[in-house]
Amino acid sequence: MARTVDHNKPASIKDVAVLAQVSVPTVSRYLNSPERVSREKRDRIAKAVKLLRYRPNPIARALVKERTKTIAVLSTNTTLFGQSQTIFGIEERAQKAGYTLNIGVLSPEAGEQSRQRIQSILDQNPAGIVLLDYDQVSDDAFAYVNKDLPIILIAGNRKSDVTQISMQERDGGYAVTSYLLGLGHKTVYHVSIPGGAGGYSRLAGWRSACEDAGVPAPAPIKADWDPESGKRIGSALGRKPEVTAIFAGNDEIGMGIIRGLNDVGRRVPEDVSVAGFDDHPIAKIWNPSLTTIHQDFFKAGEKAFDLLKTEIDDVDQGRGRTDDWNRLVELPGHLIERESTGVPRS
Amino acid sequence: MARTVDHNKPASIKDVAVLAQVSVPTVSRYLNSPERVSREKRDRIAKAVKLLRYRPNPIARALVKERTKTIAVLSTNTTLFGQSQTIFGIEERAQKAGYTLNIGVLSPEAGEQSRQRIQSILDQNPAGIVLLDYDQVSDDAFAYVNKDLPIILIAGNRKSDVTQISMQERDGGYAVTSYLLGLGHKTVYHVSIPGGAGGYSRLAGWRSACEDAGVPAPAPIKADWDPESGKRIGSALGRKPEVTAIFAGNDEIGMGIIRGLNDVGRRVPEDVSVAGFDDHPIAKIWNPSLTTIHQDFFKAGEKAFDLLKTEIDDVDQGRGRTDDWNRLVELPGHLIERESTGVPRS
DNA sequence: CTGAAAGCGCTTACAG
DNA sequence: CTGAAAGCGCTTACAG
Repeated sequence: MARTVDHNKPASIKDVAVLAQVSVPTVSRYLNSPERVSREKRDRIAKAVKLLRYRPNPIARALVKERTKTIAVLSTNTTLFGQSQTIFGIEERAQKAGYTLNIGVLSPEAGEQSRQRIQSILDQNPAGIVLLDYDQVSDDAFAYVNKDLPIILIAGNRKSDVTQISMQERDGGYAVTSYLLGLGHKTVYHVSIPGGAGGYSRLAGWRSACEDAGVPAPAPIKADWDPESGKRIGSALGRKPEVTAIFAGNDEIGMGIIRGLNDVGRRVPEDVSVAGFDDHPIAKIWNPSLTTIHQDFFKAGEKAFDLLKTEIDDVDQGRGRTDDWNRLVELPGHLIERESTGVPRS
Repeated sequence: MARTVDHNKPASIKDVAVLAQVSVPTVSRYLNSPERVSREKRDRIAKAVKLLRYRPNPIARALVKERTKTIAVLSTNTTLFGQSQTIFGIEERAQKAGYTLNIGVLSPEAGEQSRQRIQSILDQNPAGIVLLDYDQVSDDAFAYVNKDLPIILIAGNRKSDVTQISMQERDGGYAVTSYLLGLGHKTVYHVSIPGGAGGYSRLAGWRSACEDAGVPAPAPIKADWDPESGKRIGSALGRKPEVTAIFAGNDEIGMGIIRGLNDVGRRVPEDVSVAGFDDHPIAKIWNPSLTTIHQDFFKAGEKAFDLLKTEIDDVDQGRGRTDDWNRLVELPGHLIERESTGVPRS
């Protein structure tokens, strides 16, 4: 008689062994390396597995293997464009490989708090870690992660002895600034996103492009993540007639800036050129559509999982940490010219 | 001599027992209900725990308790505004309560695929589930979740025997449509988001408001998640002079529509009023700023965790499933009037 | 190829 | 209040 199996206790490896008339270790072997089990028993076990709807308990397996099939993803504010896209990319690949994501949000609070958060996630024995090193908070967090575990960093300043995906943000900042300068602007103002002002940042690229072009780099202005802050800054900059080109640390800030400029009667791009960064889905429908550096965060996430997987395989196959664990993979962005930038009015 | 503890095998409950000169079960009692351990041994154990930097292995605990301290979060495209905000809210509360998030992304693929994905996540014995029931795919997924586990649904059509948070989207759709009609528009066009056209949807509210006002409801137009689709639709609608008011299924689509209208020479709100839904951070800096229904997704996430936690406590304290497990909690949005809507030109 | 035994790190009755 | 024993569901040597 058929029973509603779902509501009962799930079958264990022992149940399968009994039904298939083999020992528990044989079932275990069948599960992990079937070729080590005789054809005949293989069939019997297969039948039992099917009949009992047996699924191995990943927790029991994790207890003995000291490793789960989950990936710890450490990130600050997961609602931001770059973060959410990256996580989505990691998940996509992880899912296909049978891994699950364990998300830990890093808050800007004290270090000790952050350390404990990370610790509690690592206590769950993830197979590996992806750290979204998109700002200062996440960069600080690197100190707390277990360096023995497979780990991939995305972005951030270059660390040693760890595999890292660089999105070449510095180059992107350099490219967009040079582009603006090439259009004939006397200089480019920069409105920066919070956090990472390290040597590999968008800001660093902007500064470097100004230097290389021999133009003065005005003091950068700090925005926060809310586009509203861009709006305020845009209005303020709009009141200075000498401002003809602005490079915003990200598209949302850039859009806010344009709105702020409009509010004080400055047109974009006729009076002021504005460029953003990231290629947010709204950038291309903004009015005027926003010139920006396209960044492929989704791909960075996919790549991060793929790289992590090779390290996990190193561990699984007993190779341990290999020389490959400190690669630097580059995923450069590229300039997309749209309506928000143009030559300055002479 | 101090050793670099971090790189050694972490201390187990046995190590603590030996050092504190008590039995393993006593340490276990100390960990779970210290009041059951004598003052003296409590101190000895505390010292040993500290000295060895002991942290209980959550996996071993999960094996016997058949439950981990993780919450399974099931959602479609986690990069979308509502989804990412909600997840962020869940995480915030979960973190404080010592829970960790296990994210499972639901894809629009075949049901069997989805079932397996959910199964593999449930196999990891989460303490509970939060299902973001924001569209058809997630609504279908409900069939596959284990009904014995604590679970909270956010949004979606009302199910029976499950606690659900309603964001009252139908009411929101009704409110914004009525508002537009109240401004004097002859009717309101609706551009809908993908998925959920159920009885509790934004679309249902729009239709109902039109009916109640006795105005004809033009056939709704389907957009997809990319704001670019809104732009195309906006241009198309802009070519019809009879269109004076549009209600977009979300803000991104609304922004796309405005851009599309502008492209064919229609001004907003002078020629056409456009309203969105959600109150996306960019809505308020869009030019013109977008009238919308504010939805508090973050709060919905927080609330979801809190409700889930009470169910988890029911289970932990042996009460099992109680009558409270089928509550309906309402989290209504509200209209925010901004620049993108106005009275029609007479 | 296969099974009996031991063990992963905990918790839960059960005596005392 | 406390410890010896058993057990959660697996995997890993070890014999044969």
